[in-house]
Amino acid sequence: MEALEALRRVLFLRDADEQILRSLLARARTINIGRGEVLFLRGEPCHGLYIVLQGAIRLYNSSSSGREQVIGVERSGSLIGELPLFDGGNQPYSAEAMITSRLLFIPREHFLAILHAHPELMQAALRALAIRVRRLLHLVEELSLHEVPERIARYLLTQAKERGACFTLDYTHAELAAQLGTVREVVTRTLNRFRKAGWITVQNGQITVTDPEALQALACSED
Amino acid sequence: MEALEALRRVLFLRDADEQILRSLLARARTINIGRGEVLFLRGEPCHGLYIVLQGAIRLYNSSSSGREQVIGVERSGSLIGELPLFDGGNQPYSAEAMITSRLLFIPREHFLAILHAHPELMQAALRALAIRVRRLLHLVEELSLHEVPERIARYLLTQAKERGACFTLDYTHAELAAQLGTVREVVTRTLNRFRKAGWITVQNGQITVTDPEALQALACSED
DNA sequence: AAGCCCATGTGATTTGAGTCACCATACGGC
DNA sequence: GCCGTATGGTGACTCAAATCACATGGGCTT
Repeated sequence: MEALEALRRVLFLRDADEQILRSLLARARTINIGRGEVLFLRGEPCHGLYIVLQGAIRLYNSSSSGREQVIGVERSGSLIGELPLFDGGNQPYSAEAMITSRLLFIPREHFLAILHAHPELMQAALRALAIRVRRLLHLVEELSLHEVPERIARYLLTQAKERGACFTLDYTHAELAAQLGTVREVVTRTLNRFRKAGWITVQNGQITVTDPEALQALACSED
Repeated sequence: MEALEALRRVLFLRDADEQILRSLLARARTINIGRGEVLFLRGEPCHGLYIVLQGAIRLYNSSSSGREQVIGVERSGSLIGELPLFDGGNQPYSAEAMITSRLLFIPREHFLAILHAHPELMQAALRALAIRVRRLLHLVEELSLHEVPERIARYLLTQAKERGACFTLDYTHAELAAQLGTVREVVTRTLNRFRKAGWITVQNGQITVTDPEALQALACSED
């Protein structure tokens, strides 16, 4: 069954025994959602937990002037919207599908009951939350201490490290801008600047990092 | 005993029974630290958990160019440096005393043992971490979606709400700037702008918010 | 094939806010 | 009482990056 395998890929369920996974699934239901559709909005109460089976879900906040800051993009194996389950608040951000996606939904009470019945799960949840804190700390640091070209250079280097020197840029320039805390034009310009400098090559969405040292130098310097 | 009372004030220990608190204290030791002294630096491994008894501890990251971003200021009743205990990583930020402070230190293994022995503590820890995530989300939003004058207006309004229309500005302009992601001069100028506009009055460190509506309007508008 | 939407490319312009330089005042120590 | 350091105040300047305004081009629909 697809759902069971998917649960195995969830970071904080990886070591859980099958019994627990099956009981989690007992009341889970599958949700299909198309590009641009909203899963939930900031401020809504939380009825349960989502687990991404396929696709990409964008977590974001927006300002009154329409600008958006992406908190994270969650893909297969990620939990979404779990925060309110732990502290009883509302959703702290909105969630929207970037591409057609499939998710598993586990009702709030069902999940909490299982969590409380299995302390080892709680420990895993703590670890998962701690990692989330680290990701946010990284974002704060990027936004407040590093200039835009640095952020873009670092993004390219991270991708190259994880997926090889040649990778597909999964996002449009506008989408990437929202993640890095800037605007579309600046992303376009900066990527072209890197290309003209001979640090990367671009062809139909494929980026190849040809001079990681140069990018690294820019990413760290900040003068 | 001072330490025991202090533990009661810790958010995530509030509901714990005395037995647990006493066993936590069994291996705790007290640390005194003067203004400007460093508790730990980013990247260091974590030997245990700190609980603030008195004073103010600044959690921050700095860029290579010397600019600092404050993640939070922890006062009496706050945990510090607990993140690595949950995910096994290193300290994600540095910690330094802003004023003379006293802390309780609980060794890593001791704390973890007690945590694992008391699942209800883990649940409380989850709630505490979730709240931390929310604070970070708020910081990201401020940095990326709101301009500096808005951030300052919002800061003043928050203080006024928590402590009354008249309150002492506990920080120097430079310290406040590091918390709000800007620089000293901008804080000075903006506060004086508010003062000249008749929205606040300032006298020797005391700020009185005289026109909250005006501040509110600025805080929300964003253009 | 025509038309349209979406993404990208790029110049010109504006502007928020960081930097620099300097002064005034307050405060604590000697 | 004097001096040095820390803090606040302010003008002038610089600059990164956001905004505005179009142009180009691919791909999908009808």
